[in-house]
Amino acid sequence: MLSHQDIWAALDKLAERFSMSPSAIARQAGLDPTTFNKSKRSSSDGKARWPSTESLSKVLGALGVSFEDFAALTSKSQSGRLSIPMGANVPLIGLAQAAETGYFDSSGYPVGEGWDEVRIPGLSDDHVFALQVNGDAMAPILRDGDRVIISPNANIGLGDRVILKTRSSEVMAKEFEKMNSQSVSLLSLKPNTPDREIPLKDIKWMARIIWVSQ
Amino acid sequence: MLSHQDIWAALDKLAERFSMSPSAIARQAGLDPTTFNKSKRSSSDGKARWPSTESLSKVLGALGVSFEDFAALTSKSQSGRLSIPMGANVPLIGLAQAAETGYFDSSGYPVGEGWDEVRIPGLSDDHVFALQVNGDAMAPILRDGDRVIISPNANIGLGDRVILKTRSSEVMAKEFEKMNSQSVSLLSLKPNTPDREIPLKDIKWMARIIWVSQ
DNA sequence: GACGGGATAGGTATTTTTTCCTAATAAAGA
DNA sequence: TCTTTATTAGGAAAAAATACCTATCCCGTC
Repeated sequence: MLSHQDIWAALDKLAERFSMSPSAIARQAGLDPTTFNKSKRSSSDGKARWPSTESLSKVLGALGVSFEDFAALTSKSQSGRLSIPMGANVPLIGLAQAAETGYFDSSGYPVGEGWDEVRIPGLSDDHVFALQVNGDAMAPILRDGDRVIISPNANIGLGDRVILKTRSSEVMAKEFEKMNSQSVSLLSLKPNTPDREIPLKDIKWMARIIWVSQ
Repeated sequence: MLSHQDIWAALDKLAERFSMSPSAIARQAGLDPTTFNKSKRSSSDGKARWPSTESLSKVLGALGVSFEDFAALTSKSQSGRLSIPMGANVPLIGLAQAAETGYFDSSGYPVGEGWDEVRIPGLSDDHVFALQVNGDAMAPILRDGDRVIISPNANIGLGDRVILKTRSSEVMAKEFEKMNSQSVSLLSLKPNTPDREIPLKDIKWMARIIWVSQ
């Protein structure tokens, strides 16, 4: 989450880029030269001060810098993981309905009534991660280069496709069949490959695949 | 120069993108639901109100939208098109690497260096829509209940899976092989099903499948 | 060395934004 | 149809940011 420190740091970077001081950019923007004083970035009781959007706009206007460029200056390095959004709404309809008239315009875009809105599920899990498939061992379901989105906290039920890692450091994609207190039964994603029953003690972790890229 | 109207408009676009009202995003951000009321965007004497950077930060944090994405929403050059990537940053690693030690903690969550960050591709297309699969005619690739995300504006190349609708109102999922000025060659997703060559004039629209739920 | 201007810390007054509250209307659910 | 919840307009109070002011220090110029 964007912090006031990010914004102050970006203002300082901006000033540095123009070889100016914080008081100089404030002055150039028509603000009081003390506006961005380091001493005024928090109150005496430690409460953070956030520069107003109006002040920022004046500075950016005076320096000829776009809001987008300024936002880029607030960017931290990508070393940490970013929080996961809930995702935008996407229109949804059944495949059978898609064959009927009235659901697509001439460009193939959705039109008309009858479309539900669906949220892309599962991305509310902060621990979602992606794996990229190497090779075609699991084609046609998972092909070389496909990206697989995994939600460690999603419930797993019959028929769900899962990724698991064993204690012997094998990572595999399977279809979950059932589990008891001792072991888990997994169907292969590849035709003509034997199903497996793996003892729970041999499994380091198992998580559900929620999306596969195409 | 960035105006308060630009910022308010961007907030409204954001709310619309999430199918939420201004009061709903304020509430979700932990702000008072009346904070972004249209009636409060200027004072009774017409003086503009600028939302504070602190309020913006709270909204963006709650919705998982970056400051950069938000700044892009304020950009006038994008007027009319919401082509902003609203996707999530997700940690990504290769499946083969996933077998090595050091990439997952004991709960199966990603840890350590070596993880890339990837944006879920394709959701920047405004016209993205989803279809829900009925039946198992295309299993194991597309199973009953699977949701397929389609990006009408994505480029289509060899091996891409596509959805197309014909003039005779058939909707089908296929694998794109090639296309010439007359027709398109499509491989079946189902083993032992004949491939098809369809004249372009018989195709109403064809679009690429970018994600399949599991 | 003296002087002027800029940069910064810090205090107070003023202005601005958010919060809290009320009321009316619209939308959703039973 | 009725009830509940959400959304929005609008007013007053509280909180927060800027403007104004003072003082000190530093740097550059004469």
